[in-house]
Formats: sequence, structure tokens, C-alpha cells
Amino acid sequence: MSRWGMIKMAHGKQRREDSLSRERIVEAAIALLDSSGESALTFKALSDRLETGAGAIYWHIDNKNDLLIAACDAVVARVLGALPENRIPQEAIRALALDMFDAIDAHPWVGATLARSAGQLPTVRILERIGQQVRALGVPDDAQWAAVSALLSYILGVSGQNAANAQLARARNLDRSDFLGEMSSVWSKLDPAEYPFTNSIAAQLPAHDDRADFLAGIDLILSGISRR
Amino acid sequence: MSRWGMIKMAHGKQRREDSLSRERIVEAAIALLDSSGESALTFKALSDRLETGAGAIYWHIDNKNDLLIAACDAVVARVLGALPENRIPQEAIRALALDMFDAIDAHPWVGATLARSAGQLPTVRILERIGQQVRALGVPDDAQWAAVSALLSYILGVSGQNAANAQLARARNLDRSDFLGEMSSVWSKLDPAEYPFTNSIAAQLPAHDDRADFLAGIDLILSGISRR
DNA sequence: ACCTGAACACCGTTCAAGT
DNA sequence: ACCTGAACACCGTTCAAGT
Repeated sequence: MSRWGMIKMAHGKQRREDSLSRERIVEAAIALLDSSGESALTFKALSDRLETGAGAIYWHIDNKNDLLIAACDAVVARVLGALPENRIPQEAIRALALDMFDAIDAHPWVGATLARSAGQLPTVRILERIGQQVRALGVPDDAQWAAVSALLSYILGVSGQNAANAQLARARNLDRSDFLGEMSSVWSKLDPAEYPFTNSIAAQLPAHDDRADFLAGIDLILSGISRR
Repeated sequence: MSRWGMIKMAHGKQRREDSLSRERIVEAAIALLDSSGESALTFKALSDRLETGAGAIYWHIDNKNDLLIAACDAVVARVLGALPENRIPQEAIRALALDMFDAIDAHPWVGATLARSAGQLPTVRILERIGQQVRALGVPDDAQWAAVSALLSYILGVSGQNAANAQLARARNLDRSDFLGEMSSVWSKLDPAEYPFTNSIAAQLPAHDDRADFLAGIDLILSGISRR
């Protein structure tokens, strides 16, 4: 590996294109996370892919958590950047929420990371966007924080749960519907005296539409906001 | 795997008082997590505390994740068990939410674990309780799931964020108010052109009441539910 | 400034061997 | 049935040494 590196370094141009940078590291991390899940992000796998030593990565990032948040932030920034402007606020919030939902569906590790990165850049990006729309909605100053943080917490809560589901399903090599089928069967076998509600909705679980339910929750909160 | 064998011994002899059991392991794990945080739960620390070998623990639990969920479940079961019955449904939901909030404030690792344990026993316990109250509220069958999952996701979302905050604060050896002060100062230094909302609420951050905000979010959702 | 890669200080998990 | 503890296969992070 060191020989390869030295040869490349001898050719100035190629070396330049291949040289490490925070960006290249983050992109490699995203590729690893997307293709093989959260457990696949190790410094060994990362340095192999980047054809460098493990220690080199530490010149550009502080530690693994820093890298995970940077990767998460890159995805969130892309999603928010692609969002159209100039809508009526309610629609803008719904569109933002749905795009985040879809992004987390495509990158479960983003959901897991968001769910534990309070106050960090990726969550602040979302907070800001929601905040601007809540203002546009005409919510008075002293009620804005409650409205914004309710929406944000709800989105992050769903993110975390979906990420957990996706991870469990991956660990058992099941697709989404098989996994929900298993969960439904476990729920339906719980003691009906203790778990009457869970029992009664177990059957709906495999057929239900996560995305529609998520949006229904957003609408519930929006409806509560506009009611005041 | 002796999930069941641990209570009854074949020869009916009383088990030594200090012998291992799933319960004792879970209690030791809770003590470790509470006193020193999530990173303190290792098989070495656990076996030291239980005065046994690391491998012995595996006779009673499947793996570390199993243990973490069992510990989380023990706390959740205790909180829900202590909840008074016979209230009007809205109050019951608020009380449940607040008690969970307080429990997570006291045990941040519970929040972190809940935020990534979709469909597992601890989240199902909460789901069931909320579900019973949503039914009592008179929400029609086809709207129950949306209402329940919105409340649950919101609670778990706040849990995860609070746990993340508590963990970050612990890692930097800061108390809650110093930590929020730091976060506020970071937020207020963000580019005002890009982060106008975040900028404007940064000042409120250190003084705001997490618990009251949390409850305001619950009320927003309850209000949306009762509006339909 | 940037990179190397061996070394360090851990981890969770397994398993042959004991009681 | 239950426990021991050494061994295994990893990890993230550091750092003296190189370019």
C-alpha cells in the first residue's frame, strides 16, 4: 500500500486528485454506510477504500462521531437544498418532512445519527427550515419554539424508529414486509389481558403505510398549531 | 439459554443469594449506566461488579443489546407501573408523557435506548398505554394508529434529543445550564443570513423550560387529535 | 502540511474446561 | 445447570517517523 501511495505521489497531478480531504473521506463514509450499514463504517474499511493508512484520516477529522455527523449533515444539506421554495408554509413543512422521511428510508444510518445528535449542525439545519416556515405561518413569537420543537422532535422520533427497524431487518436478512410480518406476529401473541390495544392493531401492522402515517402525524401537529 | 430455568432449580434447592440471575445482571447494568453513563456498561465492569467471569453473563443474556433493552425495559415498566389509573384520558396521556420525560432526565441512557428500539418490549409498553387512552378518548378505529404513533414518536424523539444533550454535557463535564449556554453561543454565531430563526431563538435557549416545552408539544398533538 | 502503519488500550463474544 | 477465564477477532485512536 505504501508503494502505491509513493508512486502516485510521484505523479503530481494524480496525487492531487487522489489526495485526502475531509470531503473525500465523508463521501467514502457515506458510500460505506449506504452499501453495508452502520457497522460497516470502520477506520480499516475506510482507509482500505481510500487507499491510505488509518491514521491519515485523523488529519482531516476529529474522531468517528465527528465523521458520522459530517456524513449525516452532507445528506441533510442535500435534501434541504433540493427543496423548492415559495410554497404556502403548511405545504413547505409537509414537503420538508416527507423528503426527510424518504431520505431516512434510503439511508437508515442518517435516521439513527439524527436521533442522537441534538443541537448539532444537521439538526440545526432542519430546525432553521421549520422555524422559517412556522414564522411564515404567523405563529406569534412566544409560541414559535413550542411549535418548531414539536415538529422537529416528531420528525427525529420517527427517524430513529425507522432506522432501528431497518437495522433490525438488515441484521436478520429480512425485507421490510417480512420484518413487519414477524413484528406483527410477536405483537399478536402478547397477553391480550395486558396488551389489548397492541393486540388489536397487530394485524394492521404489515399493511400499514409508514409514509402516510408519518404525514398524518405532521398534520396532527400542524392542526394543533393552527388551532391556537 | 436458561430464561426459565433460573427461578426453579431441578432439585428444588434454594439458589445462593448472590448467585447470578438475569435480574441481578439487569440491576447491576442499571446501576452502572446510572452512575457512569452508557460507555461504562462493559462486560468487564459488569463482571467485576458481580464478582464473576465475563462469560458467565452470557448464560443469562443473549448479548449486550439484549441487556441494554432489558435494562431500559425494567425502568420503563417501573415508571408505567407507578402511574395512577382512572383519570380522564387527556390527563392520563399528559401524566404518562411527563413521567417518561422525568425518567429519561434521570436516566439519559434510557432515552438513547428507546430512540433505537422500535417495536421492542419497552416501546410496546408505552404504545399500549397510549393506545388504551386514545381509545378512551373516543378516537375512531381508523384514526387510532395515527394518533398513537404520533404521540409515541414525539415522546421517543424528545427522549433521544435529551439523551444526546445529556451525553454531550457529560462528555464535556458541563452541567445542564453551562451546556445550554455553550449551545446558545454557537447558535448565535451562525450566519444570520442563513440561520435567521436559529439566531433569533438562541438567546431563549438557556432559560427555556424543557419540560414545559415537551408538554406543550403533547398538548399540540392532543389538540390536533381532538379537532378531527 | 500531510501521511504511514505499527502499537496501544480497549471491546464483545466464544468455548473448552471445570463444578 | 451454571460458571471460569483465557483466547479470539475485532475496534478507535495515538504517535514517532517519514515525505
